[in-house]
This record gives sequence, C-alpha cells and structure tokens, in this order.
Amino acid sequence: MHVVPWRRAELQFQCVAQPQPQQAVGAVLRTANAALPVLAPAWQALLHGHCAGIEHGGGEAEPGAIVAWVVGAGGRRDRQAAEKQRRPRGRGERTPGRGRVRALVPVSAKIHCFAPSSSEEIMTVRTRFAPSPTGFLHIGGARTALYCWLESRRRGGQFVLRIEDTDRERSTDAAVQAILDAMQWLGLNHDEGPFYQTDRLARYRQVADDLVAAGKAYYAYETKEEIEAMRDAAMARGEKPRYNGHYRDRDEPLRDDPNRVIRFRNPTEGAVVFEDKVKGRVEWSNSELDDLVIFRSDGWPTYNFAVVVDDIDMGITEVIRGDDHVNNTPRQINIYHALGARVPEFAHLPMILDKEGKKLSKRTSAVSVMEYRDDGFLPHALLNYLVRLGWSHGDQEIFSREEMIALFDIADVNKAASRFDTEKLAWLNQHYLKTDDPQALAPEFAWHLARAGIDCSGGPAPADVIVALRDRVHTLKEMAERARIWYAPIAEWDDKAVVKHLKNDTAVAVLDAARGLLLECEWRPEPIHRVIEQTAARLELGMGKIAQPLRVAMTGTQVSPSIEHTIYLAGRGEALKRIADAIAMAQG
RNA sequence: GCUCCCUUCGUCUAGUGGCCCAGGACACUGCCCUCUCAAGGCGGGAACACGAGUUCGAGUCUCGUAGGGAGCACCA
Repeated sequence: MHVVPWRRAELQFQCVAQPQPQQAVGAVLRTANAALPVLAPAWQALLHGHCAGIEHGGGEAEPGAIVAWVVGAGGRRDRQAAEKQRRPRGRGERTPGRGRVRALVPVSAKIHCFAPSSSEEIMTVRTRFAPSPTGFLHIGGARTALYCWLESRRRGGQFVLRIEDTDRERSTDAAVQAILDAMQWLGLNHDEGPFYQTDRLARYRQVADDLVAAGKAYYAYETKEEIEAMRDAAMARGEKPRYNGHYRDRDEPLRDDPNRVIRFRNPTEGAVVFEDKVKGRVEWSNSELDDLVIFRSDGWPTYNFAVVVDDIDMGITEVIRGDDHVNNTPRQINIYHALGARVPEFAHLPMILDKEGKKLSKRTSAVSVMEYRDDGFLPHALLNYLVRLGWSHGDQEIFSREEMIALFDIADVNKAASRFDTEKLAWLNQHYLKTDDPQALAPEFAWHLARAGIDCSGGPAPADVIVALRDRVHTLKEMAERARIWYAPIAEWDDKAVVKHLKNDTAVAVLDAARGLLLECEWRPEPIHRVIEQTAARLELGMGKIAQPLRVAMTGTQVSPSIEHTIYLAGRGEALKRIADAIAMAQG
C-alpha cells in the first residue's frame, strides 16, 4: 500500500540562524522556540498529525521554504515509511535535519486540508480473527484476537470471526467449541460469524474457475513426487524451492486427473510493495514467488486462496495476524490484484515466546487460554497482560477495557518478539483481585471452589473470603485452596505450630478469654478485632501472643489472613468449637 | 541453502537528533509498618548487541558485523 497524503502543510521559513560549529546550542534553540507559536497549527500537525517528512520547497519555492507532508492514514510507521521513500537523494542536497528546522523563523504557515480522497478513509473498519480449529485457543491467538477486536472497537467498526477449517484432516468440532468458549470467557465478542470455510466451497470453486477462464490461473498435473524432485533440484542448485511453471503456458486441454490442481499465474516481473502497519514498508520481488496451488487435487482450496476470497467477500479492511504470515502476504496481494479487489491494510504481529525465549510449547508453559482460567487467572487480567505485550501507552500498566479500546492503536505495536512472563501476569491478576468488587469476582471464585472439590453451601460467602485472601494470593486457584479451612474441618495439624503456640504457658488463658468475649460480640471482623485487643489488654500480652494461638486453633497452622477475618469467616459456632478443641489439645 | 524480519535493565517496555551519564513496571534486594503470611510505604542494583559513518551532538539516522526468528507445501 502507498501512503496517501491527504493533508498538506506548507510552512515557509526564513533562515535567521544557521547552527555553526561550536555555537552555543542553547542560543539556536531559543530562537527556534520563540518561533513556535507563530506556526502553531502547522507545528501541531507536524508533531501530532502524522508528519510524513519534511522537504525543501521545490524549485519555485523561496529559499529556505520547507514543506511538510502530512498523511492521514497512520502514525509512526507511515512516517518511517515516508522517510525511507524520500531518503534516496543526492548527497549534495541533503534534507535539512529536523533539528535545524527549529533554527529557522517562519514567515508563514498554512495547512491545506483536502477531503479524504480514497474510499478507504470513509469505509468503516472491519477486522477478523480467523483461527483454524486444530486445537484450543492459545496465547498468541488470543492476543491476535484481542488486537483485532480492539482495533475494530476503537474505530467503530466490526469484528468478524471466521473458522478456517479447510484442513479436513486436522480440524475438529471440539476445537471449534474450545475456541468459541475461550473467546467468550475473554469477552471478545464478534459482530459477525462465525463463518466456516467449509460452508463456502462452492464460492471458492467459482472464483477459481473465473480465474482460470480469465487466464489468471491454470491447471497443472504434476504428481507430488515430481514436485518434490523439483524442490530438491532447486535446493541442490542453492535456490529457493519453487514450481518451475511447467504447465503455465502449455494451454493443455482440461482433463480428469487425480493430480489435477489449479495454480495461480503469479506475475514474473516487478515487485509487491505493502505498508505493514507494524513492520513498515515491505518489498518483495515477484521473481521470488512462484505459481502457488490455489486448489488442491482433493477439491479443496488452499489457505492462501481461501483467505483472500473470504477477506474480499467479508469486506475486511484490516488484516491483523501473526508474523508467520508476512511471507504469504505478497502472494495474496497478487491474488487481490488478479481479482480486481481492493487490497486491505496489513498488520503482522510479532511472536510471543516462552520464558526462555523459545517458541511457546506445551512442554514448557501453559499455552491454552483456558488453562489460564484453570490456573486461577481472571480474563481481564489476561487481557491486560496481553495488551501490554508488544504494545504500550507511555508508562501505563493498568488498562480497563474502555481504556484499551480508547488508547490502542495497531500502528503502535512493537516489531520485536516478546516473552511471556507469568510473574507479571500474576501481579496483574492480584491487582485485579485487590481492586475489583468482590461481589463481581464471586462467581468465578465459586467456580474455582467447586473445581477444588469444595462445597461452599454451608460456609462463608465467597465475597467475604475474597476480601480476606486477596492480599495474600495471586490466583483464584490458590485462593480456593486457602479457603478450604472455612468450608471443611481442619484436616491436618502442623505439629510445630501446636507445640509453639498451643503448648505454652499462656495459650489456654488466651483461648479461654477470647472464647468468652467471642460468645457475645457482634459477628463482624471489626468487633472481633476489638475482642482480640481486649484480650491482649486484659492479659497484658502482646498481639503475637494472642493471635498466634487463635490462628492455630482456627486453622491448624501458623499462617492465615488477619486473625479477625480468620475467626469471622469460620462463623461463630465453628469458631467457638475450634477454640474449645484447641484448649483440649493444649491441656492434653 | 534462499528470501524476509528482529535486537534498550533478567523480563515487558518509554524513547520521533540536545529534555537521556536513559524513564516506568514485573522480578530481585535493603529499610519501615506488622498478630503470621501477605499487602503497603520509602530506597537500591540492573540495559541502548558490536563496529564504523553522518552530525557541533546518535539509544534515535546510514552502512557493516554478530546473534535471534519466520517463511520457502496440494498445513493453516
């Protein structure tokens, strides 16, 4: 794609201060800064309005005049791309460095605004997520889906879900369902679909036939062995394995043959150029490309063909997908051209690696989104983590859904691959555990309790448990485990804890005193806290001497949330019973 | 092998030629707080892959080197 300059700012500067070697830099800058307000509108455009480059005025322009090109379409990438384009020029006429612009005083500044010239400016944005159902939704796919979703939401467009199931061997209904479930759990709702490629076979057939009829594709009959031999021969010559175009210009009559495929007649000359929103300008010589198969001998279209037909039919304007597809893009663009269709924008996202910097794999880390649910992560924590992996907005770490939608821009995504860091995810997860409304968290927590085999019907309200534990755990799974003590009797006593905190001189007195006060007090954490303080005051003991025996009595261990919460959550009856048991144990 | 892509603290990142002897966050670590464990508060160590070039000035622009990745299917 090319950059469409639709606004153009013309700034004219008079040269008053040319930086000289050794000259105080400050003096020059001061001159420049004084000039800034004069050209505020144009300067704003330069700074914020996607400046594509700065040029000396043409031949007729006054000496020192500077013209800035401002593009409407994108951000940083467009600028970089535009700079690359203007770069080739003679050494003698170097473009003035931008720093030097500040050393010039403007005599006039005007911006010409043209109405959007191409249809793409007006068209609503449509993105799509197109997984192939050969397994669960993995982390990389989830981020791609998130970015697609975000981009369509921010720009008021539509998000389409498409299932790419033309690989009949590996696609399963279970995988489709797993992906749908994961998308729903993450809350990435789609506006259209899911569309299934297997439902669209007739359409692919028709488009392929049209291409053949138009001479833009042709039948070929090589066997797989012949193709393989071709590839080996090319490799042996040190070349890239490519189809040799044997049937390209044969014009053989159509015949039935188990090896019959349709190949796309790829241009042999020239190059394919596109502006990737993430990677910047990508250029590909057509001589690197061969005539790819678009229809297989089994009667199904290949991926590269089906995506293009689908994306055209579904009106996709932004193709956002994994890095591994960059190499396919030039081929696909050629197909767009052959079909006379408008080429969408492309954005290829860098990979997500594991902690060691290797490809994510089941062996080293959790890869399925639903596995993260099982491990006790919140969907919005995962989303927040994912959105920051390869993208940022200044120093901000925490993003609500609304903020993500408002702030995200696919053009700001980084180019380099990033590593998945479970510890940072855990931190985010705890952040949301601490700040979310416990009531809102309760259903997901109850799901984890049930999953841990805990019957929460007779125990404390899940929301109360969340409040007591959220400062102490990173995941809901961990929280469910720690919550067990309030839903079931103490299963195991920590001997060390018993010896240290129950079998001592003061424990019985403490437990007895606390029991007396607990019998009467109002059953909420705050009054219970006051009971503990009263006990300490009455017995003239430190809080440690009071809280620890009670803690052991309540949990059988020396670790738990604050003592008032620990007691409160047990409920009055159970708390008193456990204290009585502990007194017996201390005396026995 | 060929083509394309990438490179700032251990990790995620800020960075648009002077605001940078590089900022934030996670992790690590010291102190404070404290009924345990945490959480929290205040500190600390820690990076521009390397080499040339352009420039008065380079993390930022150019070229090269090294390292890493992806693709090269009748898989998506």
